[in-house]
Amino acid sequence: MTTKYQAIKGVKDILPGEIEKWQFMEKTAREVFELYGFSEIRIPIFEMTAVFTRSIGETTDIVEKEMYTFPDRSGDSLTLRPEGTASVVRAYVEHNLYNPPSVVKLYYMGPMFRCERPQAGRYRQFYQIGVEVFGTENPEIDAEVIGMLLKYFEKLGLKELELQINSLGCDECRPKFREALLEFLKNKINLLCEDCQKRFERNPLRIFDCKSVSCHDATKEAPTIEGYRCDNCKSHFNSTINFLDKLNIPYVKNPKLVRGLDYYTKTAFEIISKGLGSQNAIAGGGRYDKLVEEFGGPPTPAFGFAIGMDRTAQLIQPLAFSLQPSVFIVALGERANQKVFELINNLRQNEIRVERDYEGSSLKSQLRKANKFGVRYTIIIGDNELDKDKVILRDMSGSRQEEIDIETIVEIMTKKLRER
RNA sequence: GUGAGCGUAGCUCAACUGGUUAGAGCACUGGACUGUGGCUCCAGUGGUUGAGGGUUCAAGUCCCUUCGCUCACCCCA
Repeated sequence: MTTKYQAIKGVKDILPGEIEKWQFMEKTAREVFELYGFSEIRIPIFEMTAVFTRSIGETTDIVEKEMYTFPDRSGDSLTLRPEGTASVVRAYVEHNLYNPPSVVKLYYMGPMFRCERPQAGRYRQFYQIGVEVFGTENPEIDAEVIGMLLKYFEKLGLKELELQINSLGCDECRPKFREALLEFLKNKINLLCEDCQKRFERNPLRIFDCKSVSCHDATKEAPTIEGYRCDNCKSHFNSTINFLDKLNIPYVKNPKLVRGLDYYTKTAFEIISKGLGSQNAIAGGGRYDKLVEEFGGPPTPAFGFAIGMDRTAQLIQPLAFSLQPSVFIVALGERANQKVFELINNLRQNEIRVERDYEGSSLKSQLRKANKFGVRYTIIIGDNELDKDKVILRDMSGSRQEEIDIETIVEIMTKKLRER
């Protein structure tokens, strides 16, 4: 008995009919991002494990339980990238892209890997388009890049999106907030769910995210980051907001928005879509002003986001993307077949998309096939035509057909297709 | 890692509380129409009911095991 193979859990094939959406997403991204001065960077699919553990954070879920990590033959620990930012920062520092000093704008696209239980809008191999800007703390960049992202979604025809934005503070003010939060929750700890009791120790900010009713109630009166931002963070956030207003971008301030990667500072945001499953964030990002330094580069503020392509694809209306052939050629019999083989080649030399039947089916069957391909013209060649050095050219929309000299058919097809 | 739901033809789904040979639509092939598509009508191909075991006179249906898919929790894009 032969084994029937299937794709491993959480990965999928993107088939013709669906792939056109993906090509559309990629093409549009290049157009929009390049308009804003971004260049593509291709980063490897895997890295030394430490690249991710250091940047994403040792105690995050991604690092603790979701990475595909394995030793290579020399014993080094490698990891399939769970996100793109860490690699881009590594490349930025490795190639001294900060020299000469100026703002560097990069984008990337490709697969990411996280070993999670698959769910609607979540896969083990999933695809992201990401953007990173290095070298400025200016809040104009925060607003400009968010604006670019929304323009991109607009070009894809997405509607009913919501921008949620927050400022997480910096290493000046976030520790103070954390203190205050711990202080507040200290005597409510037994009201929290089991998971949140763990979070209390490790990542108390995440308790805000919890959906359990008791945790929600317990944090109702809790302090939020808003009251603890330092002057610098406060003014950065206000400026960002003001620039968003200038771009007429609507947003919802969400002081409870927390992101799952440790490197974020100041601005954090997500784009939420209605009508997805419970995994409703189609893009997320923010500022990470310390990460380049942690990778051994000079102090370099940075801002970026990542788009979830799988989720975005779900929202794109199915359009008639697919490329149809213009001409179908019917050959009847072996003699005709010989002739048709050459003719098809000639047509393709002239940039005409041609399809044919490879099975030697009946005329009726081949015409049915032509109809299914949706071609405008069908060329029919059988013994009768060969004897006269003619072909039949059939216009499929009106059922009209005429005999044409076989020598002139390529020229006539070229002309007819150009007219339309 | 936890919980719930679902696995029947290539696809979408039927089959009442267990009951004869597991059906229909779409798709595919052929015919009505000797070499002329779409519409219509007729016929045909296609199944180890995910797999394995058990209960029963009898299992697609009930029980157990296992694999897979889906959704949700967790978390994230």
